[in-house]
Amino acid sequence: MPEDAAKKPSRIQLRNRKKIMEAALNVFSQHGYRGATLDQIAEAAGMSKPNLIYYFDGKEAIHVAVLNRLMEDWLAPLHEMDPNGNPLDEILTYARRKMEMSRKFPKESRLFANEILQGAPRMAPHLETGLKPLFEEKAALIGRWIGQGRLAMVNPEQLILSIWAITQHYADFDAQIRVLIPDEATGWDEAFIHVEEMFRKLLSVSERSD
Amino acid sequence: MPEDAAKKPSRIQLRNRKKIMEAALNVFSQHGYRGATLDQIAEAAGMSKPNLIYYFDGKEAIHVAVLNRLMEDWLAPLHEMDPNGNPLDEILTYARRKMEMSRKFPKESRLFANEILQGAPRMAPHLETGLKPLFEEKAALIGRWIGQGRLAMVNPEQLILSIWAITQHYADFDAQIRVLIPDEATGWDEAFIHVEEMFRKLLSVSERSD
DNA sequence: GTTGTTTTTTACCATTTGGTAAAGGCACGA
DNA sequence: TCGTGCCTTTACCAAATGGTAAAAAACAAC
Repeated sequence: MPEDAAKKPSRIQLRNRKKIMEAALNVFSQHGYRGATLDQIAEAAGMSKPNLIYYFDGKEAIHVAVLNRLMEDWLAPLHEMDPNGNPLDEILTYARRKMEMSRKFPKESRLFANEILQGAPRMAPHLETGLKPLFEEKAALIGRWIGQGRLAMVNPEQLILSIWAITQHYADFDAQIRVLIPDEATGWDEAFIHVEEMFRKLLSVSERSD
Repeated sequence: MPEDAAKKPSRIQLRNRKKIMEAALNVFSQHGYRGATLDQIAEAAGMSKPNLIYYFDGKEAIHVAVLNRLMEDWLAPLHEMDPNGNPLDEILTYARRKMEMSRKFPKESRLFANEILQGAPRMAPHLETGLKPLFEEKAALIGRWIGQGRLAMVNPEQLILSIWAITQHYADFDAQIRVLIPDEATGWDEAFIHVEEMFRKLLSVSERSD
């Protein structure tokens, strides 16, 4: 059984685990956890249902595995926010990176959103240990920048939530946006511009008050 | 059969239909469409499963009924945006109303989000006929205000999307926010302040450029 | 009260679904 | 060529789930 993970996994194990997780990402993100079936995942992965169970302990184990891998990529842009950089640039770059993730990895965003919507039943620990410390660290950093007068006065925690809200909205509510703004290409362009201008205006230190 | 809706429904029909829809809102918003079961809804409504089917054509009919009633309340604040009011006030009031809805009706928000996340399979027509015309009307109105120099230059469509994104985020990602900002009371207060200041700053016409 | 209609319950059913058992297949070293 | 251990498939199963049939109960009109 490859479940142990104590020994090094063979090439075929790595390949099939990856195939399963890719298939699971597609199916889970489209139908949600309970809406997805093992048969769907098996078909998408090009293998039989019992074969999934051979590589993972069950449906929930697959879901958790996909979510955990997801979170790493998901937090990377926030990690990259550099205390030694220019505050405004750092935050705008972060927002831009999150927008890029929404455009390039909408399935990942929707899978995550789905899990949170349902109360994060399978991810609460990961939020506590992975997300929360990083969130607090970066909120403190932004707070320091504000204290130094290098950013406008904003609640740092609320600022981060705003960036998440807006950037993820473009992926998560894609179905709605496509109805309202049918032209996909210009929609994304305008979204990038809007988000950048919005946070630039919010964070720029007013020149008048010197 | 009360399904006809041609004749006037009896008092008992109205009462039970409402009980079912309330129960369904709770269950659907927590588990999603496929995650919810008729048995759960029946228990929450205090009646038997076949009794649900007596009042509604089936699971999907219940879901559609709940979503449709939802959309009316959901669009009301946007309807109230007054062409004759003060532009900044109108938009900030709208944003505040949406925040209030997120705080008071998070289940409604999550049910809606869940449906959109999954591609709006049961609501695409309602989006086209109900939401889209209103969206375009109000975007045009904001565009006129900007043309008159009464608001800062912003893409009106992107502005509306931003308001939706941020306000709904507080309801939809509640599980995440409660991990990051445990104190619920002050969290909401700060959220209200942040959202108001954010859009005020974005939309205020700069005094310097006169 | 009797009768006809609306509402509710009891007992089912067919399908779907997550999961298992156990028998093959297959690669690869001896 | 023959094991030996990893991988895959076939054939199932028990529980859950959306839905139905039909009888019983409640109710309303007379």
